[in-house]
Amino acid sequence: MQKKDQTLHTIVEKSIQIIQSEVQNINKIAISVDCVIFGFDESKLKVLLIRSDLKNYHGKWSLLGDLVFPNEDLDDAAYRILKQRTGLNDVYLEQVHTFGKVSRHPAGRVVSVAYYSLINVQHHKLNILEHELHWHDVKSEADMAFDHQQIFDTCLLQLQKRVQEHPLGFNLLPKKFSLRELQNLYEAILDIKMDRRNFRKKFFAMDFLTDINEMEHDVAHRPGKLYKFDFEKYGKKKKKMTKSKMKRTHEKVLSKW
Amino acid sequence: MQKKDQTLHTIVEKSIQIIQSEVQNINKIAISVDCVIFGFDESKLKVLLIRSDLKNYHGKWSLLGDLVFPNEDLDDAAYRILKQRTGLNDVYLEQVHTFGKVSRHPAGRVVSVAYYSLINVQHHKLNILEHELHWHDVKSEADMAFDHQQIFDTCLLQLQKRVQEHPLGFNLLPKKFSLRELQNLYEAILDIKMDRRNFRKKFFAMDFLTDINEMEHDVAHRPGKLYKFDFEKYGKKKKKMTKSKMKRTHEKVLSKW
DNA sequence: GATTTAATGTGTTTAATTTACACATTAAAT
DNA sequence: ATTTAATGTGTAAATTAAACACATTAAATC
Repeated sequence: MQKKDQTLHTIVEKSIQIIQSEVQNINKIAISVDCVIFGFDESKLKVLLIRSDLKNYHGKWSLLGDLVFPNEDLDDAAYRILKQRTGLNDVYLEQVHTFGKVSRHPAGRVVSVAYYSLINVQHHKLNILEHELHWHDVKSEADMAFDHQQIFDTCLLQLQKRVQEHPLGFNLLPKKFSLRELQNLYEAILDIKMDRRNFRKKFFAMDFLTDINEMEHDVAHRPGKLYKFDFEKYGKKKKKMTKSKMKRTHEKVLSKW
Repeated sequence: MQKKDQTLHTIVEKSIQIIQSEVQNINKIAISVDCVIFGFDESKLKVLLIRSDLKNYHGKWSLLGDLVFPNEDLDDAAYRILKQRTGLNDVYLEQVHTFGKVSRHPAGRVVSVAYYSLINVQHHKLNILEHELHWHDVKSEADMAFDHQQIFDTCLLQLQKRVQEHPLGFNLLPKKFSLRELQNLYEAILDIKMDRRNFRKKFFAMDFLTDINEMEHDVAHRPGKLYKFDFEKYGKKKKKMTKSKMKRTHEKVLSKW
C-alpha cells in the first residue's frame, strides 16, 4: 500500500510536470483588454475608473479590463467589458496599442491590448454606483495601478489626434447640442482655447450639422440654437473622399514636422 | 494488478484533464509578432516576405513572425525577428495593431501583434538568399497566407500616415542621397506624384538637410547634389515644438474631414 | 419693469500656406 | 558637336487660417 501510493504519486507528479512544462513552452502568456472609457460631463472630459482590488495596488484606480476568453475575438472582449460596465451596446471603440512588458503586471505575464471608447454619459447612469466606479476628470491626476497611467496617456493622445481627423466627438455628446457645447468638447479634449467665430465658421463649412430649429432652455443668458450631427451625410462624403483619392496626383503632404 | 493499473490510469487521466481544463480556462491563447519590413530599392517600396511552410498555405507568402517567449518583452520579440532575418540592429520599428480574431490562424488561437519596420536595403544583404525570403514590390499583389494581407494593408496605411507627420523616410535611404531619391521615396510610399519644385522648397524650408558638397556619380544626365539628414537637429527642434505646445491657445485643428 | 449679466450670432481683413507652372544648366552618351 | 535626361531655380494665384468687435437675447436681479 505504501509502495503503491508512492508509485501513484510519482506517476501523477511526473504527468503534471510534463504538462506544466508543455504549457510553459507553448504559451504562458495571458491576454487582457483594458478600456479607456471617455465621457463628457459638465464641460469636462472624464475617464471611467474602478478601485483596484489587488493588494499591491490597494486604493489605486484601474482602467476597466478583463482577460480575453480563449474562444473570444479580441474586439468582442472589449465590447463585453463595455457592456458589463456601462450597459451600453454600439459604442465607439477603437484599439490603440498593446502593452507587453514582461513585468507590467504583478500577477504574472499578462499582455494587455488597450482600447478607448467614447460614450454619452447621459445614456448609461447604470452600473456606476454599484461598484467602485468613478468618472475621473482627465485634468486631475489619478493614482493608477500597474501601467494604467501609461495606457491612459497613450489613449488620450490617440483620441486627441483622431478627433482632429474625424468627427468622433459627437459620440460624447447628446443627440442635440449647442455649438457652445461642441466647442467646449473640443477644448476639453485638446486642452486648448479656440476662437468662437472661427470654430463656428469651420463647422458650418463642413456641412454636417443639421439645424433642428430648437433652442436651449433654462440658461441664464441668450439661448443658443441646437443641432444634430448628420452621420449619414458624413458617411456619404467620406465615401466620395476615398474615391477622389484615386484620382489625386499632388497632395497637401508633409505637414509641419 | 489489473485493478491497480486501472486506478493509476484513472487518476493520471483525471489529473491531466484537470490541468488541461485549467490551461484552457486560464489561458489558451498564444501571442505572436508579425513584422512588415519595408525596404526601398530601385525607386520602389518593397516588403520582405517569406514562403509559408504550413501545408494549408503552401506556396503562399508570409510576413516574418514568431511566437513571443514567455519571458520576453513584446517589443523585444519584434527586434529579435528583425535581427534574425536581416542581421540588423537599431532599425526603425513601430507597433501598429493587434489582430485577435479567434479563427485567424489555422494552427489554433494565436493573437498577433503587428509591427512595421524601415530598413536600408544596402545595409543587410545577409540572410536573404539562404531562406525563402523575397523583397516584394508593394505595388504588385502577393498571394499571402492567413490574414497577412490585412496586416500588411494596415501597416502600409500606417506608414503612409506617419511619413507625412514625421521624417521616418530617411530610415529607408542610404546616408547620402539626392533630392530626387528622396522624392522618389515619398512618391513610392504615398503612391502619388509630387511637384519637384514644391517638394524641394518644402524640404529646404524644414532645414534638416545638410548639403555635404558631393555630387551623384555615373548618372547619364546632370548629377544632383547629395545630402544627409540631420537627425540631431531634428531631435532638438522636436523638443522645442513640444514645449511650445504648452503655450498655444489656438491651433490649426480639425483638418479636412 | 428697468437694469444687469452672460452668453449668442455674425463678416472682414490680414497673414500664412499651398499650388501651379517654364527655362537655363549640366554631364554623360551618342 | 549634338542629343538626352535630368538638375536647379522663383513668382504669382488660390486657398486656408487667424485675429478681431458689436448688436442681440433671455434670465436674473434690483
